[in-house]
Amino acid sequence: MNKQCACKSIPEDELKRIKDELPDSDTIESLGEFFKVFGDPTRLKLLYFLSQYELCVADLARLSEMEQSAVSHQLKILRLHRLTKQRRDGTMIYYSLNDNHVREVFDVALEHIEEIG
Amino acid sequence: MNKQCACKSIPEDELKRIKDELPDSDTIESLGEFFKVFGDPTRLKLLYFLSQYELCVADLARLSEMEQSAVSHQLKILRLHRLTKQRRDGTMIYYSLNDNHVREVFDVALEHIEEIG
DNA sequence: TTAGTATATGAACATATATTCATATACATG
DNA sequence: CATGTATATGAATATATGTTCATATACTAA
Repeated sequence: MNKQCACKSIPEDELKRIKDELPDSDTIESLGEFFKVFGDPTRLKLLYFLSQYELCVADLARLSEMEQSAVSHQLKILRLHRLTKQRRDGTMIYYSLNDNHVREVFDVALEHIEEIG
Repeated sequence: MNKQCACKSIPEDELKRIKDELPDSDTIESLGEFFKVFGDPTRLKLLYFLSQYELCVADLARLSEMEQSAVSHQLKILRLHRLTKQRRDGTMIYYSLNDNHVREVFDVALEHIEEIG
């Protein structure tokens, strides 16, 4: 009838020590936000294309086969997370990657996919 | 009044070529799934603890300050994505990481967080 | 200024997802 | 076998998130 589990495979004071090693909750939140950006296939496609070329919104829409509005919404997310940068040329806005980590993250994840299936 | 954008900053046939370079949609989906797992702070905590120690469910619950049920639900997700392995010892089940990529992914992401803020 | 084009954005809607609660399962022990 | 403990899971709920539609903004050119 005891609600508290009593397994205590690790002593209470060591649990406290392990807990203290955890990065602070802001860092954890930021990490989560970062990965969430990569957690959507449409954003992954955009990131992939941008990892290869500097592209305007309309071309990104054609490449990803998404509506312009949907692309803009997703680009906003990438922008806010500083994963992309952009420059204006007349009425068009060209996006490109702002972060070399994107490719690294891709590569590690791909290794996982390939090994595990 | 033209709905189709006409910017065509990249010619149509090259667009096709770029499109073909995109990893197939199964790979994209898998990548998205992989990152989605990392996109939740509670799972990140669990993964972090498991990156340091082999731990039973009850200890993970205490460390992460989550209910046992919530931990089990999240562990199921980690298991299904083959990020963790487990062994039974009596009534307890010990979880540990199944994948050295987890730490690598963490590290690259942390670099990004630290640089970009 | 007016019309046209490329991009951005707010609101609405549909879907996905994390947590909780209750309960089931698996193992240990008397 | 019956009881207790550790973990797993289904259903319900609340929240988050992606897309669409309509429209706004920013720029260009006549």
